[in-house]
Amino acid sequence: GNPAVVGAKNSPRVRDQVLPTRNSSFRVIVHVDLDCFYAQVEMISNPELKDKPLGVQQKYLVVTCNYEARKLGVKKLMNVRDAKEKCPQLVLVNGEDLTRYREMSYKVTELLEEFSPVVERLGFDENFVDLTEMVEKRLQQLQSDELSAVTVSGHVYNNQSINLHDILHIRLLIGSQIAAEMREAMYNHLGLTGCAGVASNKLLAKLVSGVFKPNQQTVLLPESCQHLILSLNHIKEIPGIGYKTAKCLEALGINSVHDLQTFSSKILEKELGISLAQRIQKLSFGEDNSPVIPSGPPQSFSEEDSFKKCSSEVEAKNKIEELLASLLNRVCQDGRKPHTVRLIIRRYPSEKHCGRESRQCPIPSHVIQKLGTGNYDVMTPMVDILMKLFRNMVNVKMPFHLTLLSVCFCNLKAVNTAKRGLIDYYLTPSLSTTSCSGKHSFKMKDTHMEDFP
DNA sequence: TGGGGTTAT
DNA sequence: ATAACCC
Repeated sequence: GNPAVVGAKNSPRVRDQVLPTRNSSFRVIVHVDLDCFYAQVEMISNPELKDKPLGVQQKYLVVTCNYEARKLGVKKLMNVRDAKEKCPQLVLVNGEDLTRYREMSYKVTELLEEFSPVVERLGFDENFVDLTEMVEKRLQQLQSDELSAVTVSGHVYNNQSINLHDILHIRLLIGSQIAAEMREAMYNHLGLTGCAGVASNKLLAKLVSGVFKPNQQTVLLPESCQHLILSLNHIKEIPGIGYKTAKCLEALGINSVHDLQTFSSKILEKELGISLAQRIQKLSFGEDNSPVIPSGPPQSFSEEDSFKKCSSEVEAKNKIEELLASLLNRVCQDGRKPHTVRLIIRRYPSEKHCGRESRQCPIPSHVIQKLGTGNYDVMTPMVDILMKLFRNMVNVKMPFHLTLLSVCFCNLKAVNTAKRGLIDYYLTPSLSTTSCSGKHSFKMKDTHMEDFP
């Protein structure tokens, strides 16, 4: 395909190439996936749990468990009853409060960002890193006679033979070395183990990271791409094809990855829309040009609680106050301010699998200003707003039965970017008195303290 | 199925 | 505001 790639492929003198990342579309991506993350965090918190079968419980579910427990038959998302039956010695810890998991999760992302700033989070326990530039720099440091001494770190998918005359192989091997350094750093600095997959795009990196499973890594060389994607037993195993799309494809008689590869593009586009159809059909060939997008700080903060039954307004208000109190702490830490608040509910016969309803509204500016100060009561006005949203969704004069409440702060804005001026800054106690520790502290773009004696 | 997250429509 | 996707 790409002439630049073909030209580079047989070139023995890597250092003579100019603009290596611009004239080639070949990327090196790593997917880093922590082993049973919540269980690992719990074992670090309490080392006595280390050699015992451990499960992390949320409500009546074991959401994850360590490998001791897995050996004894416990699976992720298993009912507590079933898990105890399978494994009576199972130790359970409650994992409904995500605070420590979230904090550790961001420590991992920040550690990876030290290698290369382009890090995309996927959930709390997975990260993608684009290593293309880093690999290119290391290649340029190598003398041409050192190329023949480059070695792989970890497994090579499908036991494929390495060709050291193939520059793409060399790049991926250097990627595997960086992946090993990342896993070493995660273990040495944070005490965490995990898997890594190195490949030429996000899809393949993610698929290959799971091939050797706990605490190992695998690199995929281009010649084994089809082997990997065709090794999947069902289209639903392709990240990007979820429950709904899989059902839709099954209705068309598409069950295997090969079925999807060979299915009529025209018909698929008519059924799923051109965008989704073209995207997933490319995925079925292992093609994925989506970039690694730096996640940066979160776009939203939310807290939720599920329960068997909530059927009165007072009950709902109490739950909302609990959720809100935790959220206000988190928002205070972040340093930015949310400009929108949302309330989410789930009603009892949750007809749909994901039957949630929500109402949102802007947060009044006088309330925004009080956020993060701790000096003023922000609970009262926020609860008032949330209860109005609640009554907008739920007719409290009629019987109701809710099984979930969630509060979300979103539309986060840095405090000083445009509208806030100098006078405003000096008149707002929160900004001069609140400690904004951490890397998310706002920057004074147009304002400098030196300007004001 | 929990308690989170994201983007597209 | 919802619906899809991810963990």
